[in-house]
Amino acid sequence: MIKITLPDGTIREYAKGSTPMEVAKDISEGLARNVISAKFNGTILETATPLTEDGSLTLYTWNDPEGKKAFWHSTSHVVAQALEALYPGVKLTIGPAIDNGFYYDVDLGERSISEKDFAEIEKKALEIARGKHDYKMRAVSKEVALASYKEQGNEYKVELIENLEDGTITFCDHDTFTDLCRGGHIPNTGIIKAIKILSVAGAYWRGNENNKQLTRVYGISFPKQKDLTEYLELLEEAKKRDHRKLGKELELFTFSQKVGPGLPLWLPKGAALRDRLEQFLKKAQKKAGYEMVVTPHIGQKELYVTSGHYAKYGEDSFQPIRTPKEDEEFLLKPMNCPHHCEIFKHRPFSYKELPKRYAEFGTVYRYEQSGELHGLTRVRGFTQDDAHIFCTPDQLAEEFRNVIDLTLYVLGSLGFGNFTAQVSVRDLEKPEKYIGSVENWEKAEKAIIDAASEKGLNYVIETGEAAFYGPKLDFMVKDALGRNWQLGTIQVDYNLPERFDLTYKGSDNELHRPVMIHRAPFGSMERFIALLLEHTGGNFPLWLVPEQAIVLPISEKHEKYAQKVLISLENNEIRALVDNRSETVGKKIREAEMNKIPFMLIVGDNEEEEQTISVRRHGGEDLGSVSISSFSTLVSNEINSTLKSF
RNA sequence: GCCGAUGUAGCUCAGCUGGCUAGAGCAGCUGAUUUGUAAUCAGCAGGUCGUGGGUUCGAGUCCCUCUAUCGGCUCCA
Repeated sequence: MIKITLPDGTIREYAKGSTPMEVAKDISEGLARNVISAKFNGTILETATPLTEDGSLTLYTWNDPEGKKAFWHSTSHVVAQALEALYPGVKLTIGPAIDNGFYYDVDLGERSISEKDFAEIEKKALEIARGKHDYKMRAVSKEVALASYKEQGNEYKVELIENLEDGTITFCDHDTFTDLCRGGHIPNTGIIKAIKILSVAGAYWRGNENNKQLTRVYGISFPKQKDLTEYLELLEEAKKRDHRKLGKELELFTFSQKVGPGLPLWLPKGAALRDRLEQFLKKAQKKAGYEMVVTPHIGQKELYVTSGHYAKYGEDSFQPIRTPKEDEEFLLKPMNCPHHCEIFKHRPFSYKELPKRYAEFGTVYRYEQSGELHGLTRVRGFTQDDAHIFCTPDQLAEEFRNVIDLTLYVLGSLGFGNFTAQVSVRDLEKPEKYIGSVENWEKAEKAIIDAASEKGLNYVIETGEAAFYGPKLDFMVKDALGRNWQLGTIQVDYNLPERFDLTYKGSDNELHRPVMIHRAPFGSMERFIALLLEHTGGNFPLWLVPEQAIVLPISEKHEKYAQKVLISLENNEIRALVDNRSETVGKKIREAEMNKIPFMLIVGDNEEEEQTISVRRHGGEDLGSVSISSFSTLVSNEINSTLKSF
């Protein structure tokens, strides 16, 4: 007998060799019908795998993320089988589950597939799934595994197997299909009722651009056809929140082919919104002891040679601008730090004067590869809400914590509750990627992790994601389609102070090296506004929205009163406008709704007589007739409830 | 940069297998209407069909180049 511990802590005894499915049946028939995957002592396994020792068992259904993973990964096998059937000679590589579905990377040789082929692949895969084939794991010796794939001429699987240890290699069989696989499948293919191929893309073998580019087939699958329909509807809904669409509709920003790709043009409403965000942060930064500075958009090449950026990125940047007579070289600034370092150098500082916190909304230019550009989230010219803190090593931890507080304040004020924090550290195996001493890196990494822990951030550590000059703490937010984007960032830098030979006079009358912190709570104005658009669906917080209210006179004869209302609103610092076109109220309301204006103020005979306004909220709620002063109280109360001071 | 897709009026789209002056709705302009909580009516104007080349008697439609955009990959100071 073996002892099985269930998630609720109960321990049950089963015969040695019992399977998770048998345990499920023992618990309840209903669970047994729905269980599709299991985890035993930390390892994901199939529901038919015999358990041979004591341990803790978790059973997963479709409703668990682990269950979905098993479901999607299992589907990738079926799709791979379909691809083999449709495209003989195709070489399979890897086919994992992802957050929303799965993909399979294949080498199609000379062939390519496109959207036109999706229906055929889906049909074939579903046909296979309907065969209700069991997924069966089988241990294989390294020798046999290698021989099998060498015979097929699949160099990718051979490479994968060569990196595996003998004795740990398993194949998974279903129907006539076999794949190298470490496990984690659903019981049989029959559970897969709906399969959708979503897209194809090029993807380099093992993620290295020097390797061959494979074809990545993305797909998703569901246990019910209805789930697929719902998922596709969800995708349609997400498209409505796309910041590129909303930005155009709300007239916030645009792009021009003449100006150039990745160079956003801010329209009046967008520019005003940006300015409100900047003022909001400036106010908080002032309280936090920052000082604003202004630096030019270009700098001599020498500046970047000193900073080390030229050696690292010179070739992949916008190329130097040359002066016509002297042939001097200037670069568009790709970041503000070197300029701020020079500001710190403008005179000697005593330790008593530190930290110095220089802030600037600095516009920078980076040559992003053409295929990388994406709306406002990845652009070639953008404005960072940048600041550089120069402090003593003793002050670092506290400064870092203060910056975390400021960042949390910013994210909280704008309703970003669902961020994830990511600590990016070195890849110890690739020291050549980084500049700076090992001791400094260790100190900086520790400072970040300690501060993140102290602030109670729920963070993950990503190895190899650090900037070349130092480790960082990033705040990541998901867009409408669930893609992660980095917004706020805090980075420790021991390197630039060294390169710029920055010093301060310590209490011992000796010169010391300050530590530098780069930080940007928004990240960049462009990306932040993009994510804010996708999160709010264009319904910005009242303090930020371009127009807070629109006055809608019922007919021409109410225009005068409407103007009077507008002036009162403006006197109460409410951003409003009047729609005095010769249109029906219905139409004016419709357009105000589409423009996502929070309040519609209808004025007609009744209102004029009683000196009130009829307030309709965006979305349709009728707040009735109120005086302008009580409306303005309503507005300011709402603003004060969402916008706390730092 | 790489793989795949797309590009028709300011916006959203139609234009079948190549064939008469390229269509619609919204937005715009003009006029009528004076409106009570998501579209009043009529008229007018607006397009070198992303760019350049090719095939053809004939190209928005087929082929190629470039370009921009979209979905990924690599990258992201």
